[in-house]
Amino acid sequence: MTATTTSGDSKTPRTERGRKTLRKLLDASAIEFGEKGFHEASVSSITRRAGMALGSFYTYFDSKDALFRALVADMSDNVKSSARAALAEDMSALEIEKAALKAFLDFAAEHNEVYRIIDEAEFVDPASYRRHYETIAQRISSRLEKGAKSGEFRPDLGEIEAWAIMGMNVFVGLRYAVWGEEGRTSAEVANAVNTLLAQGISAKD
Amino acid sequence: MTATTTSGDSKTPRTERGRKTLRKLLDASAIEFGEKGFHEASVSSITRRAGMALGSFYTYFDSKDALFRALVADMSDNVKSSARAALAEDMSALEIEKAALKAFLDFAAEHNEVYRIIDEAEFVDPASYRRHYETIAQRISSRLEKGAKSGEFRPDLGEIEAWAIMGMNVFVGLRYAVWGEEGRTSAEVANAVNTLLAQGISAKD
DNA sequence: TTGAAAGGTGAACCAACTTTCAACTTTTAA
DNA sequence: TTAAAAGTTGAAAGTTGGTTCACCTTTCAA
Repeated sequence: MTATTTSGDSKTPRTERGRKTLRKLLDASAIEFGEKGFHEASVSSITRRAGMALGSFYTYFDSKDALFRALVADMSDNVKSSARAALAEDMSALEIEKAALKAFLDFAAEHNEVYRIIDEAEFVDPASYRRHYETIAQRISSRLEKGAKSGEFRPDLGEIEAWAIMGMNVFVGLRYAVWGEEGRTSAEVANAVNTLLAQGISAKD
Repeated sequence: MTATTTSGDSKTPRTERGRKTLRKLLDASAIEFGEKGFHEASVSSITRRAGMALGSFYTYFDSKDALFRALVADMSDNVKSSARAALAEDMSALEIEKAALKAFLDFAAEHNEVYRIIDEAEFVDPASYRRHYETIAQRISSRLEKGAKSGEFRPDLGEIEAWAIMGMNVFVGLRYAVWGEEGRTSAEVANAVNTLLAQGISAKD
């Protein structure tokens, strides 16, 4: 949505009119890439969606690749800040994990494109793909550390657990937020996952 | 590796010679698709790898897409049976989850291509992609149910938990088996995830 | 008011691939 | 032994879509 990054990839527009056009291009491409994937998407279809001529595209980006990279950076930022916005100071460590997941699920439901765009980065822009998940894992890691310090979490949690948690979140997001259709609110899903996180799956003894 | 499916997609060869060529084609394409991804991969490069003429390709497959679909089915089967093979009757429900994950990690480390091929199916062959994960989730679900019946697991586990577990497994696989480089054996990773599964992340009270 | 910079246009160029095809070789089975 | 079936070949047809370019329009500061 919002292009926060002052990316060197896009030839930054000098006027207001240019900034508007760039935004149109980013929004149109998010839809196009989300619907068709990188390779099936075409520059001409993107400019058509954005309501401008084909040639104008190259005023803003050096290539189709460059646009995609800019979009991945943008999306990646949005995912992260959507989770961040949902966290409050007075929450317990466990509540924070629940709120982060719920926010992520709501965001994913709202922006179906993110999944396909981030996923396709594995092929089009591997470095960004890796950076995206490594950043998120790091963020989870520090939350775990904080929870351990406060005595709420086990003290032996590390990178493995962070990746496991991220994996849970991503996959329930795929299943319930992106594919979704029927039943299961984001709150229900976040609750179930949070219980799994809190107690595991073993029966009470 | 092994083409178990008698797929209608590939024009099944009638002679031994034909079967050998088909195998060469599948193996070569697994490498090519794994290295380059579907769109960067080219039929001519695949046939070159397989040591045959370009035109021969169309004796075996109707299109590049058809080959990819056949390969996804093949890979999907292999992933599933690799986990299956590691399970024994006398294991506890929790041990089964650990063994399944370890087997998956070892398989992924051995066959780096699987991840990229399955992942790219999201774009090239969405139906297979979905089927792949839904099948695995179902399998995990029934293991959870069995564990609940035997009293080892909580009785309220369902689809959500199955998807969460699958997500953990896939993501630690990506991080440690596929990207891997340093440290962390598959056993260590499987142990950490299994503990998370057994007890959650909360500190003991 | 004006001219230079920024932005816009779309036909045409071009490189890369997939797919086809008609002729050729090998295998099979009777 | 032989002819039909199966498999092989690589040049060329056909398609698709990214990128370029020369020219036009709008904006803006002086």
